[in-house]
Amino acid sequence: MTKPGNAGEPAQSTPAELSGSTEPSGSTAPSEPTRRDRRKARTRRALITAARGFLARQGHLDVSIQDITEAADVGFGSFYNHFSGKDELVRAAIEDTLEEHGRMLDAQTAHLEDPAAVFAASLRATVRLAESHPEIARILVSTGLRYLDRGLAPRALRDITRAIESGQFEVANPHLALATTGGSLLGLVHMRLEHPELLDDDAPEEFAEQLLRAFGMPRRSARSRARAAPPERSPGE
Amino acid sequence: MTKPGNAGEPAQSTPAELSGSTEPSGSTAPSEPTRRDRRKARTRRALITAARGFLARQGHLDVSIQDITEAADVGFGSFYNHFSGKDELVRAAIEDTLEEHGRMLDAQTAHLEDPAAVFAASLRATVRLAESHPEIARILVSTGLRYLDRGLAPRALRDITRAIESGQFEVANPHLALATTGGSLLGLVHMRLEHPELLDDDAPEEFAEQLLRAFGMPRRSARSRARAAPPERSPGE
DNA sequence: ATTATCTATAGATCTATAGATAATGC
DNA sequence: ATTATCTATAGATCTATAGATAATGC
Repeated sequence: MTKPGNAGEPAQSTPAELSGSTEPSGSTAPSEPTRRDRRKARTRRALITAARGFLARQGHLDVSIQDITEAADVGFGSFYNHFSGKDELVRAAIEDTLEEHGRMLDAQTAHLEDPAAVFAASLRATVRLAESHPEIARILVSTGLRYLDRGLAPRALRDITRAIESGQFEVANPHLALATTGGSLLGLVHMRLEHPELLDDDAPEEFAEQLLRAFGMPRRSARSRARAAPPERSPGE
Repeated sequence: MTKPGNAGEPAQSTPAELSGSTEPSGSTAPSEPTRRDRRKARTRRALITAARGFLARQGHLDVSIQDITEAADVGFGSFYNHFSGKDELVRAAIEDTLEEHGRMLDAQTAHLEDPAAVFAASLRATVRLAESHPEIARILVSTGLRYLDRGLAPRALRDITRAIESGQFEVANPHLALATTGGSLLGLVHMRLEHPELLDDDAPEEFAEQLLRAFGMPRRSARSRARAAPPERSPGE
C-alpha cells in the first residue's frame, strides 16, 4: 500500500531495542533505520493493524494467532519475532490506537488557548469519533477504562488542572473529574455506536456543555465554551 | 452453605423451562419446585458463583470449563446440563450480578420519593460498591457498557425521566443523560478500585452533586439533593 | 423409572519452536 | 554473514459427548 521507503512509521519503538543483538554501535546513536529495519517495522505494523481490526469488530482478541497472521498476510512464525504472545500484541494495538487518538486531539486543539475551550473541543472530537473514526471509537469503548496514561486521559487531566488554576472550573479533585470525564465519554461513544437513533445531532455540544456545568462553570459560559467554534481568529483568545 | 430447602433462588428461570421434556403438566402451573429442581438450581448457582469469581478477579472468563467446574465443585460434564458454552455462562453471571445490584438500589431508595433524590442515592450507593461489594463493582467495571436493560440503567432512565417531568432536570435528551451517567459511574468506580488513593472520602457525594449540576439543577439544590440523608422517618415512606 | 451428576476420552484446536528459505548488509 | 520471514509439526490444551453412577419421583 504505502511506499516502503518512506517514514511510514510514526515513531514506534526504536529498531535497536527490538533486535537485542550484537551491534557495534557505540551505546547511543540510533543512526539510520536500515532497509531491514523498515521491513521489520512493516511486518509489525501489519500485525498491529490486523489486531486493531479484530479488536474493533469483535471487542476482543479471542482468535488464534494463525487468524491474526493470516489477516496480516504474514507467516505464522513471524508473529513471535515481534510479540511473545497475544497479550503483548493486544497491548501494542491498544496503545497504538490511543496514541493516534491523542495526536488527533492535539491537532484539533492546537489553535485554542483557553483551557476550558481545549477541553470542550477534545470532548466533542472524541464523541464524534463514532462517525469519523469508528475503528478507534470501538476500540476505545471495548478497552474501557484501562490505560489512563495514554491518549485522552493525560490531556484531559492537563486541561482540567489548568482550568482549575485559572478559576474556570470549580472541582475539589481533578482526578475525580478525570474519572467521570473518561467514563461519560465512553458511555456516550458507546451509545452513539450501538443506538445512534436515540441521540440527536448536537449530542457532542450538549454533552460538552453538561460536563462544563458539572465542573462548576456558570450555565452561560458553559454554553458558549462548549460550542466555541473551531478556528477563531481573535488574537487575544 | 445455605440450607437447601428454602427459597435460596431469587426467581431465576423457571425449572420447567430448563428441562424441555415430557411433562404432564397442563401448559401453565409451575406447581412446586421439587427437590430435584432445587438440587439442579444449586448446581447452576455454584457455576454462576464460580464464574462471578473469575470475572471479578480476572475481568474475563478466559479459563477452561474445567477450571470453572472445579471452582464450583461440580462434575465437568454437569456444565452442559446448564449452559451450552462459556458465553452463555458469562451472560448468566453478568445478569445475575446486575440484578443483584438493581435489587440493592431498590432497597436503598425505597424510602425516597423525590426523583432527583432517588437518583442521587443510587449514584452514591453505586460508587460505594467499590468498598461495600467489590465483586459486584469489579464485574460492573469489566462488563462495561453492555447490558443497558438491567440493573442500574433502567432505574436511572426512570429517575431521569421523572426528574425531567417534574422540572428538576433540564436536559434535552434523557438517553444522553443515561449514557453519561452510566459511563461516569463506571469511570469513578474503576478509579476507586484501582487508584483509591487519588480520591477523597466524599467522592460519592461530590460526584452526585456534579451530575445533578450537569443535568441542569441549580448549584444550591444540587448540593442539598446530592447529600440528602438516607432514612427519614416520615410515615409517608 | 426418570433425571441430574460424574468420569473418561476422542477429536479438534492452538501455541510455541525447530529448521528451511529468502532478503539484506557489508 | 546476518537476520527476518516462512513452513511444518510436536505437544499441550480444551471442548463436547458418550456412558456409568447416584439421587429423586411416584
